[in-house]
Amino acid sequence: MLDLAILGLLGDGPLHGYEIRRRLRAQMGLAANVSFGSLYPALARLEAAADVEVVEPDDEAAPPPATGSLSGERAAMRSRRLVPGRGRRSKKVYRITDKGAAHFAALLNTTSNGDDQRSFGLRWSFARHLGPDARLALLERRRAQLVQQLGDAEGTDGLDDYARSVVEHAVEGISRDIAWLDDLIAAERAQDRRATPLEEAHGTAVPSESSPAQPGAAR
Amino acid sequence: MLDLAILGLLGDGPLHGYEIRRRLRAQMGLAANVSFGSLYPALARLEAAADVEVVEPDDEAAPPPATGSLSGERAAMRSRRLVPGRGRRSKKVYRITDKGAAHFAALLNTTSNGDDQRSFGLRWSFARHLGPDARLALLERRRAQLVQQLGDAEGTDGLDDYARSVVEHAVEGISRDIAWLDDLIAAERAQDRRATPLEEAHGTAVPSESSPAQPGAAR
DNA sequence: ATTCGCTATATCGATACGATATGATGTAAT
DNA sequence: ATTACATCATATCGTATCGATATAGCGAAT
Repeated sequence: MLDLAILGLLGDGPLHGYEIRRRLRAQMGLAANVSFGSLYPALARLEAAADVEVVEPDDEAAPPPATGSLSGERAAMRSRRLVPGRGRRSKKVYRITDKGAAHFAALLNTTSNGDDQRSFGLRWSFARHLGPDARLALLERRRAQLVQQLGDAEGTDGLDDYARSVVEHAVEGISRDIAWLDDLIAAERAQDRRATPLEEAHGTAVPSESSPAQPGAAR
Repeated sequence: MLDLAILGLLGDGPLHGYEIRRRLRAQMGLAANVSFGSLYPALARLEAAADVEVVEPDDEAAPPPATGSLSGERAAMRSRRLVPGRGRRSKKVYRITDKGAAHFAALLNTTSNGDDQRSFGLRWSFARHLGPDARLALLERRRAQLVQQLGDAEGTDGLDDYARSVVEHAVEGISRDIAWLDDLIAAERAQDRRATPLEEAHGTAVPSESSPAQPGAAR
């Protein structure tokens, strides 16, 4: 789950850990209140798996040196970083690798997720990386989940006023989420129809991104 | 967090694990989607800490036998439970102890919590165990958290339509939660005033919800 | 000067999750 | 009647995440 978030953000350019967290808090606001205690281990994990790599200050814009034995010097630099009295810079900037990008695509497309609210919010905010069909499937899946949650929250019998207020508020929230999803679904359908005018659709009809038009409905 | 939920539910009478989970799912609906992988270890934890105890089928309504050497037989029964071919009953019913009740009160009253949505929902659904002042404090604390979250979710600049829709939906949700809290706060204040008629307060000082002052800040 | 607050990385122990195994029990189909 | 299946129920394993805490560089205020 965190891996997905990190790889997704890194897809728009190299970042360091602190900044990744800042964006997660600001962008997914509620959805992701990730702590350092999970973020840094996750970055280490991803680095070990070669999904991301640390970018050296000189590289910055240059693509990976294509290869070759990375000299001992380089390795030392990577681990040493920030010798107390010298050396400057304490940031550790990460860049996504090709392997990481593939991993991201895989994670994003997996149906059957550990899927609360957060997971959906995360996936949807990366929806531009999905095809129209996958987007719709994601929305429908989430909708089904919410509908089921509504079903599970049976009667509020036997609850005192306090507990009942919690349940009722929750139910309202879920209903609201469903309405929101319905808007998104309608918007997606409308867009698909526009992009694929039935019989016409000659040839190169929409690879993927292009103009998301309006998921607007949201409001 | 789970301890709080378990002890709170057990406060209304003995339950077994599966039933605890069922109630958490139904009652706190969204708030608590606890898994068995956390529930059973939590129960074991609480039992080890003597916050809960396993109730034997004959006890049911009887208070703990007051003491004395619990014979080896009893201990054996407790651990053996459900010998394949004999013995009946596979449920393990837990009852809260005095120590557990004290622990619950302590947990419920701790300010400075691991406090997402869930934690607040849980606490509020047990609000009847709190004094009026503690209830108000809980509401105000939660409100402040949400206001701050709104602040953190800065501009939606640089985000594509999908990501933006997530942020906007989240912001609306938070605003809605704040308004809800304002209603609860107003209701609590009204109730306090009614219970403590101050100097004058000639009778019906208009309780009711509505008119939550101004949630202002939002948006 | 030094204290304060912010950026930044890192680790530790406790907790929670998701998958999975196992068995009992009730209930419907063959 | 036996089989098959869904549901109730407890339990454990590995991994992910959390919250607290430590460390340190750095710029601004006191």
